Amino acid sequence: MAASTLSEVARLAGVSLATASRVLNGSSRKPAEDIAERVREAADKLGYVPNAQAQALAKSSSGLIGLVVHDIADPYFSAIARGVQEAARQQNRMVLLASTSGAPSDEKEAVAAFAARRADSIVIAGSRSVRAEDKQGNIELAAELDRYCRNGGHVGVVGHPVVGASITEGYHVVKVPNEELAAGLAAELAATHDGAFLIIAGPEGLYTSDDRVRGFQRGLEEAGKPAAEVIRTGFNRAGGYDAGAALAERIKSSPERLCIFAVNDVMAIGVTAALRPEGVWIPRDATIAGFDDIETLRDFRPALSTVHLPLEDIGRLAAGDPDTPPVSGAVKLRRSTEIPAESQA
Amino acid sequence: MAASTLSEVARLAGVSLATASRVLNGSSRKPAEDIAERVREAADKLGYVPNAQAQALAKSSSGLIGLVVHDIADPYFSAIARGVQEAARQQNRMVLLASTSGAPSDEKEAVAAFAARRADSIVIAGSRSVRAEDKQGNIELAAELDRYCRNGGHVGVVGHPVVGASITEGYHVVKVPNEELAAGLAAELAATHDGAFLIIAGPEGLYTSDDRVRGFQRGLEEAGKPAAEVIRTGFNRAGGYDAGAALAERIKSSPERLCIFAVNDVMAIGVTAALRPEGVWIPRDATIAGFDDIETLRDFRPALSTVHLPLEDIGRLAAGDPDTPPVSGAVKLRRSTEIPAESQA
DNA sequence: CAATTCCGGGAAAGCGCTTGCCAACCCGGC
DNA sequence: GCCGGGTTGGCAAGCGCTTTCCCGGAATTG
Repeated sequence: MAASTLSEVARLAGVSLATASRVLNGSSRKPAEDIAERVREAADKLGYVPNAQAQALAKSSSGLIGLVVHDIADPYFSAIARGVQEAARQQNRMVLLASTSGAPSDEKEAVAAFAARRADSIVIAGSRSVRAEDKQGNIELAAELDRYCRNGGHVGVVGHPVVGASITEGYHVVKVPNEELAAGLAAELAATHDGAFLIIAGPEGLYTSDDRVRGFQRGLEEAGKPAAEVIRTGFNRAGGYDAGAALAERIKSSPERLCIFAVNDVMAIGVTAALRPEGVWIPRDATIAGFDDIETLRDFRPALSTVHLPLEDIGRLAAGDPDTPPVSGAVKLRRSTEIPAESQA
Repeated sequence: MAASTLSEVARLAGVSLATASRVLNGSSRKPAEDIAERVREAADKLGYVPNAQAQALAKSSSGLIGLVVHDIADPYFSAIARGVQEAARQQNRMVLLASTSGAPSDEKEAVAAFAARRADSIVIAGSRSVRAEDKQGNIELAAELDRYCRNGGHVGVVGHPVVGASITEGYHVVKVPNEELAAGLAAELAATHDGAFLIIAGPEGLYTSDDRVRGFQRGLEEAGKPAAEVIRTGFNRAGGYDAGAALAERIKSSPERLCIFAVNDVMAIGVTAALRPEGVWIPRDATIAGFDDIETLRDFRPALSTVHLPLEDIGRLAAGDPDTPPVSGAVKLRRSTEIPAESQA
């Protein structure tokens, strides 16, 4: 990667390095127009491309924003990524991407790499966890982030603060009202559903999952319903699928319709997918709701009830866009929780 | 972003800058173990994080790989992105992301930005176009890429070469046998479908779309079928939706079942989605096939016939992973093109 | 034991750019 | 005609790191 340099441009234009720099790379001091023109011509002729690394080094600001996601191909994360990307574009920055499959120790690596690249800010999406196996990783991640912040970095986290992080300076959490929204969902579902409720959750210790479970239970309680049974499984489609497969028999043999709440949409999709080949139909044999309102749902049948989250805005907020409104979700009841007419009577 | 520097570490450890560098940032010369240990301790105590920018500047190699996609939230692109990301991880690099919504002039901006950051290589995903309105943008993009390559950069393009690019050095095209695969799909569909065929394509001039149309027509011809009518629309879900909406009446009033080939999966999904509220059922009233086999299809009903493409591998290949096998697709016939039994007789 | 390698640490020259500071110059006003 | 003030270019000192080259001492050899 050897390209022509500023000093070559300066020489060709017959000016000093300083002048060339001032002309080409925005400075408060604007050289005279005739000189500027000469410099621009020279740059053009040489095909000069400024070396952003060198600029970053000299100005100590890289114009980079780091994004940590569990899996970029997951619609939840790619929606957030889109938001971050847009915010970055507006701020004239570039996005550095890291997929970590969710392990805090990998996230720590990613943060360290971003810090090494002197990213101006770092966005961490993906649920925080207090699970025992993540303990060590969390400590390291928190330490890495603290160091990064102490050195002047900004970090935006989606949902919950990183476990153990102690710095507040430069640390920004995009709050997602998971609990309230889940409670709201429970309330609306409780209004029409008479039977039992079942929650399919992620592993205990995952904040996002736990918050939604808690909220849903609270909503049920407030509606005067008994608490729902909770099944724990993976926080992704595969987890939902497994849970669904395990549930099919039970649903078929029970006379009462079950209302299932999967703590996120991909899990709800997994559940539904596992139920289908078993002959369990939604909403005929059971009703189901998810959470997130990922774009994929638009074309999923039966239309899935869920809680809408403005994922792109969340990304934008986490990336520090000031013009984005705060996060507000909304319950969306759709076909998957509509009790069929014949049995309502 | 001021962190502690290598020279601080060196001073604390009581060694020279050179030695510290050799200890901490992999060099061929390994200092003695006791000294190394001292340096490592000092680095640890100071929380030293090497400045990758400075390293890049000194070694002139940034460890960055730039990825240009139309839309990171599109499942096609996010699958490729995942592949690129994995390859990058293996090569110990980081991914720089740019979403451009498909305009060559934006892509040019992105490439320039990557070049400025001295990315070691650039991956461009997303169909190339020869449409008139993209002419100027294409020229500029090609010029930018040529310059980048001439300066020693590597570029990997998915599908077709960038229009007008003249450099071959460092220029790497991941070939996708769109035409052959589309022909294969046509052959398989022609074997069971008796009625007319219809192609829902992207705008004329989009290589990927054009290749698939050509291949499909050839397949039909080889099977002794008349050529299919071609409808042009947007190369995304919305385009498919529009086409589907426009088609509904016609399908309902025609006695003969139509076989629709949408040139990519999201378009096929769009078509299906538009048809559904009109009461047109797939495959009862018409059959439909897509192309790409995006992950979303797994949960789309009716199961969509398509052509499987190893999208992650494509990403990996474009990112220069040598261990990835060459691209080979496969026709996947599923429910959406199964002629219902009662009418087969 | 002297002559010759070998080895590992350090000094210093960059990598390409920004920017504080200085000197030169122009202008108008007295 | 001289001086103050305002511009405008250029010089040079970094930004944090790698790497070449040099040099002293230890190890090797005849």
